[in-house]
Parts: sequence; structure tokens; C-alpha cells
Amino acid sequence: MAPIVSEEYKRKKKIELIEAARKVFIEQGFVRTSMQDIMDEAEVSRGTLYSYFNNIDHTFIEVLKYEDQKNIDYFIPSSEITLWEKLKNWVEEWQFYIEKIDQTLVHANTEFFLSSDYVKSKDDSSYLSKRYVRTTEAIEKLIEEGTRTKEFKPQQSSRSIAMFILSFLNGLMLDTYQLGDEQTIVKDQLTVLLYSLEKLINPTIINKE
Amino acid sequence: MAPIVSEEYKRKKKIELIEAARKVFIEQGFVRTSMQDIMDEAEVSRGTLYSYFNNIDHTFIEVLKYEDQKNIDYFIPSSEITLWEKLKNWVEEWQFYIEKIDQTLVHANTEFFLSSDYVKSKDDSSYLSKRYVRTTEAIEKLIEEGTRTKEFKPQQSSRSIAMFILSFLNGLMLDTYQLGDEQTIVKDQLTVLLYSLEKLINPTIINKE
DNA sequence: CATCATACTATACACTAGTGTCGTTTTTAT
DNA sequence: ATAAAAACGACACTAGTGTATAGTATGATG
Repeated sequence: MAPIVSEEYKRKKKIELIEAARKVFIEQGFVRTSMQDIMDEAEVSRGTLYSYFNNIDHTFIEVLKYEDQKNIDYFIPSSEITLWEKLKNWVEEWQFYIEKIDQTLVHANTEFFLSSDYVKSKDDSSYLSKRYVRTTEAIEKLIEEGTRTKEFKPQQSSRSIAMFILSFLNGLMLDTYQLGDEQTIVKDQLTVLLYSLEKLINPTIINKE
Repeated sequence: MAPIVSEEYKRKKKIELIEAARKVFIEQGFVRTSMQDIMDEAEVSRGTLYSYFNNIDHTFIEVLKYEDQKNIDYFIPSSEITLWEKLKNWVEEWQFYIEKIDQTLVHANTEFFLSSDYVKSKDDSSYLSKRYVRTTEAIEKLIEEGTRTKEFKPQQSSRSIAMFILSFLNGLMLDTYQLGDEQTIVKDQLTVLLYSLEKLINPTIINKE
């Protein structure tokens, strides 16, 4: 099906391939996945796959970009609830995310950034770095906003609190992936985080519970 | 150098090989390391290396065991200082450990437990699981001891506090490995942890600062 | 001192699993 | 009908694995 084909066609085909790749990466991780596996999943030939992606690293990056694009920014919509509620909700949502960790790219992602040839430079421009910074900044801004509106009284710099949260969540995520959620008691740990945050940012709690 | 050789000799030779392997794993991680690399580093032939280890997974496990054996248990020596001081010191020591992360097996270790064929079962008997449990239990016991002696008044279960600490440290460690310590401001994050811990376990602080 | 068991070397080998390329075939818009 | 290009799949190549062989060096033993 293809002569002087539309850009639209190629775009759709590419997304089809990316989704197949995504599925395989979620199932097998990055290291164990070969181009052949993706061909099998997508039911295309070697030549076709290589006409869309140069190599496995490139393929993975495309999957990542696709994934990022789908993700809504948690913190953008400023609604009626307090910032503390917003933060709390966000933290609590992690429980569900982590429970479904087998259906995410966490495993592949960690492997990729540890093992891929593509990732060498730890400089600021790396994709990984950008993602990290983007997330911390979102949290940081929320805390700063809360400080401005007198809702929060942070006891440590908002930047280090933001990074603290992210480090913890990253660790919890990976530990849970490796050990299973029976072992890591995700919910309890998140409760501890929330307690800590309460003390760290000292919100003027409009008690809703 | 070797006829009807002593057990002692073989033991030493094995350690020699393990140390060579360790060096390579630290430099290259697990995934990128081949048996050939270890042969080159240890300056032994293919046959020799394979007479000590069956394959690369086996080799890595031996390195891990060797490493564990060297590690002292942080919490065993009960000295003059308060438990809070002890915990604080332990947390602060992580700064130096994380700063030298390139000289540790963290990278190889994470890769191994994500990627190796050897690791399939996530059951309680797995090596990874044991290590995890061992560390959390050590922290947990310290908190419980402190509770018994009225030094601490934990605001959450000692178990979930212990796991919280470990998740955070694991996350900080891996993020710092991947992004560099300029980005993750290790010291600040550890300060945040200490602040949180103070609120979490509520120690009767015998102020030393 | 001669000898013999054996740790070790060095290299060849058969095998596996992947890579990226490229000439050929198929498809379909015009 | 035709030509552009999408899709195919054989191919040459690379990098590793684990085994096997013949030969060398060495130290304990009679």
C-alpha cells in the first residue's frame, strides 16, 4: 500500500511502530529487546523498521518522546482546591502509578539510561537531565507559589524539597519494581512522605479530613 | 606457578580474579562487560577464567558476595553517642559515599538486577530482597531501640520510616549516578531528610550544635 | 634429581544472536 | 500501464559465548 504516499500515512505508520516498540519495551525492558522483537510485534520486515528508525537507541528515544507528549502536566491546571491539596493528590496518585509499574516504561527507562551507548554525557542538554529538571521545577514552583500566597512556610529551600520528593519517588518506584509492592508497602511510605511534607512546608491546613 | 596446589593458593587466585572483575564492573557496568574484558584486566587466559567461574552472571554474583563480606554493619557498634547522633552520622556518611559513586558497584548492581538472566524470581529468597530487608531491619531496630529508651517518639511506624529512608537514599544514589552531583545537590537533600527525620521520630534532642 | 600432577596459556572452534545494508518484489495513485 | 516508493528478506558482518585441545611451567614427592 504505498506510492508517493502522504505524510499522513507515514506519520500514522510511525506511530504504529512506536506503539509496537513501546509494548515490547514494557514487556522486556531495554537491554533484552532487539529490533527483531519489534519487527515481530509490529509485523513488519527488517527493511521497513530500519526505514523509520536507525537503531534500537533511536527507536527507544522516539518511544520516550511519544510517551512524554502524551503526559499531561500535573500542575498546570490551577483549580479551586488549595495547593496543599493539589500536592497531596499528586503524591497519592503515585500509589496507583506504582501499583501498575509493570505496565510502564520504568524498567526499560532505567536500563536505557544506565546501559545505552546513546547516553554518555551527563551534561545539562541530555534528555534525561531535561526530564528531571522539568519535574523538579514543576514541584518547586508549586511550593514557591504556596509560599507567595502564605499557604506554605517552607523550612528548607523549595528546590531541595522538590528534589527530595523526586529522589524518594524514584527510589520507591525502582525498589517496588524490583521487589514487588508487598515488600515495599508503597502506601505507608507515601504516608510518611506526606507527613514529612507537612512538616517541611508547614501548610496552613484548611482541614478537609 | 602451580602443581598440586594448595587450597590457599586457589582461594587467593580466585580473590585476584574477583578483584579484577570488580574493577571492570565498576568501570563499565554489568551489561557492557564481557568475560574477555575480565581476562584482559586479570591477565589470565580464557581457560583459567572459566575454570573459576561458569559465566558472567556467576562472576558478578561472586563479586557481590565478596563486596558484602567486606561491608561492616553500620549499626552494630553501640557506642557512647545517642541513637539520634548515630542515625545522623549514618545519614551524613552517605554524602561521601554518593560523591564517590563512580567508584562503586551501584551502576553494575542496578543493571544486573534489572537485566541479568540470573534474576527472574522476585520472591523473598532472592539476593536483592535479602539485602533490602537486612538494611531496613537495621534502621527499624535502631528506631525501635530509641523508642524503648524514650529517646524517640516516632510519628509513623518504624518500619515505614525505615523504608522511607532507604527508598530516598536509593533514589538519590541512582539519580546522582545518572545526572552528576552538581545537579542533585546531595548535601541539601540529605539536610531535608534529616529535618524530616527529626519531625518523624521526634528525638529528645540533646543539642550538640 | 627426575618425575609427574596440574594450574595455566594460547588459540581454535562451533555456535548464537544480534546488527545494518541492499537488491528485489509488491503495491497503488495517477 | 507505469513509476515511485513501501515493504521484504537474504546477506555479510560483528561480538560475544562456552568448550576443547596441545603445549608449558612449576613445585611436591619419591
